This record gives sequence, structure tokens and C-alpha cells, in this order.
Amino acid sequence: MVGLRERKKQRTRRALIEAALRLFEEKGFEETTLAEIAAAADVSTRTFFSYFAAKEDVLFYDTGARAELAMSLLAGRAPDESPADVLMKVVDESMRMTATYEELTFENTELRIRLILTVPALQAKALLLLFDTQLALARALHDAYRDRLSLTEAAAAVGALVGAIKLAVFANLDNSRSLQEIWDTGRRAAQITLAGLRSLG
Amino acid sequence: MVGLRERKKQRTRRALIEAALRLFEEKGFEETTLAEIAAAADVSTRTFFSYFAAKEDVLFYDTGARAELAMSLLAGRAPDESPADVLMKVVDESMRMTATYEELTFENTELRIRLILTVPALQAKALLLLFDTQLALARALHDAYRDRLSLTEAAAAVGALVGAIKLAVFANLDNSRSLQEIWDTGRRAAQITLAGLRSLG
DNA sequence: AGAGGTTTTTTCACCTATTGTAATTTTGCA
DNA sequence: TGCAAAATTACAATAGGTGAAAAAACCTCT
Repeated sequence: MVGLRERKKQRTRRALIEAALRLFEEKGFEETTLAEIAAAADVSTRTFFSYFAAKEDVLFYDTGARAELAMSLLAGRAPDESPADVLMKVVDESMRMTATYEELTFENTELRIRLILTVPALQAKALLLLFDTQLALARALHDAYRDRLSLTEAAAAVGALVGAIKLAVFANLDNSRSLQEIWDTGRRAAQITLAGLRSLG
Repeated sequence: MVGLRERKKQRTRRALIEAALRLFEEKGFEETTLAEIAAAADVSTRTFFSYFAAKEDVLFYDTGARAELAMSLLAGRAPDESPADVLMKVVDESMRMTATYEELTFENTELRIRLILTVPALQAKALLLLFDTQLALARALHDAYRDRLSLTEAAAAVGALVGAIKLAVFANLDNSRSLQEIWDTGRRAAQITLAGLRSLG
């Protein structure tokens, strides 16, 4: 599995991501063309699309991993852990992951977040990906607590939690100087919401 | 203000929307081209873009109205109404509005909702619009209850409420036969969430 | 009704994302 | 080395979207 072929693909993938990030920073997302990204990564334009389905996707390289993390936390829950406890753990770990994802350096993480929060096309994509993740998580939560939570309740819980964090974080962006402050706002929103949801058991 | 010019613009706008809906129903969203829509509405392709900024926007003709409704409910609240009460009213009225919006017939409303729930590009756009609306609502809520709710709390409340409804409705789509059933799921999710949020006062 | 100014629509030219296809190059392996 | 599989490239075409100038429609005023 780690033949030259695989290693080369990883290198190309990384080159594309880094070239894209650099160019986006220099000239902006919309102002950067695919041809430029491909050229900077030394591949043909067409090849870009065998790595990413669309221009925006070059910035969403870790969504799968985040969803898997949530699922595995859910699967590995302690027998006496309540849904609210598990969800809070998912929130914490998910935030930790964003800050430390091994594939890129920290500066790039900040740039990436800024871009996603700023460019409408990226915002829309992010919201869509997040939505799908939530849906999967809600279904998994329902399965895990089949006796206690209906699908509607599980969906309401996940939706409320993620929705609260999302909006609270965004509404507070202007006041947040560091990633740490952003995470804090998110956790606070999560706690407010979960306090309410705990009544579900 | 109601000269021929204005009336003609309204007619063209309506023709574009209806042509688009009809074609989307017949051949699907992505399979329908802008040229076809424009032709069906008897205008040049370029003209489409002086009515709508993008192909998807032809399906989101009422978002502004929905946001205004929410704001006016907030502005006209009774002195003793709690944030949770106002929010619940916003949810109810907003759903009622979707079903009865005067600009199109009921069949078109169902088609429109089905398309938005089904086509990824439309989902993404809908999520983005909804997000912006939520943000505005959160700010307005904060302003209205400045003494009781911080911006973070207001955002968490709105985000939780809308997030819960959104996910619950979507997760239940397969089980919902009518618009009415969909609304019921949404209201249930809203009540679950607000029960928790009422602790905020 | 008609002149003259304003708004809208159309035409035209162009850019970029995205996709299909067939040719070409690379890599894995016998 | 030599061949099959996988990846990359070149090429062509479609579609959404934008800018700008010319043409058509509308409005106001006389």
C-alpha cells in the first residue's frame, strides 16, 4: 500500500492543497484560478479534478476524519454515559482536532478558517458538509440510544447543539482574537444548550 | 410607482420563476440550462441575471420576506413575552408563511421544497441563507433583550432552535407524507429545544 | 403625438469551472 | 525487460457568469 504510486499521490495532493492555500492568501479565493493552482503544483488542470471534485474541496480535506472521530467516540462510550455527555465529548474532541490536524501547519489552519468564514461559496460548502455530518451523527446517536431517544429527539439534540455552537461562534467572531477564544465561545454555547437537553436523559 | 415598467418587470420575474420551476420539474435542476429558462420566459439569457444573481436564486424568492417577518414579530412583542415565547411565535409564523406565500401556488411550493431538499447546490444555498437570517435574528434578539441576553446567549438560543428544527425535519423526511407532518416534526423539535432554553429566562 | 432622457434588454465577447474522451506516460510486477 | 493497470495529459466542449456598448421600451413634459 505504500508503493511509489501511493507516495506520489500523497505528495501531489499535498502540493495542490498548499499551492491553493498560498494562492488564496495572496490573491483571494475567487481571484485564483484552477489553472494557477495546478500550475503551481506542477500538474495539469485536469489532474486537479482527480484529487478534488471542485475548487472549494481543496480546503475541506479533513471533514471525513472529523465525522469518523465523532462516530468512534459514540461507539466507544462508557455504559453509563448520557447522550449529553457523549455529545459534549464530541464537541471538545472535534475542536481539539481542528487545531492539531497533522496534515498542515497551524498558520494554514488559521488561514483556512478565515477563508471558510469569509468566502460565501466556502461558507455554503462548509454548512452543507456540516449538515451531512450532523445527520449521520444524529442517526448514530439514535442507534446508540435506541431505547431512550427517538430519531427526532436525537436529531433535535444534535441539531440544537451544533446549531448553537455554530451561531454563537460566528456571532462572536469580531470579539475573538485567537482560536482559543473562539473555542471558548463554542464550548459555552454547547454548555448552555446541553444544560437544556440533559432533561432528555 | 405602478407604471407599465414596474408591472412588466414583475411579469418577467414571475415568468422566469415559473419557467424555471416547470423546467426543473420536467428535467431536473442541473439538467436545465439558463438558456432554456430564459427562452421559456422570452427574454435573453443575459436578462436572467438582472433578476437573479445566480441560477439557484430563482428558487429563493421569499427569503427576504421571511426575515422581515421574524424581525417584525420581535419588534412587536408584548412587554411580558419571554425570548422563548417570541422565538416559538417566529417558528410558527414562519412555517405558516411558507405554506401560504402569495406569489406562487401550493403545488409549486411543494416542488420547490422538494428541489431544495434534494439538490446539493440548492441545499447549500438554503443553508447559507438560513444562516444569515439566523445571525440577523440573533442580533435582533440580543438588542430586544439587551438586559437579559448576551449576544452569545442570543446566538446560542437562535442557533439551537433553528438547528434542532432543521435537523429533525430533515431526519424525518422519509416518514413525512405531507407538509403538515413536516411542520409537526419541526414544532416538536422546537418545543424540545425551547423547554431547555426557557431556563435562560 | 413627439422630443429627449432614463431604464431595461439585448448583443457580443470573454473568462473560468467542470466534464468526457482518447492518447500518453508512469508504475507495479512477472 | 515487457506488459497490464493506474495516473496524467491534451483537447474539446458545455455551462454559468460578467462587463460593456448598442438598441429598444418606457416615461415625462410640452
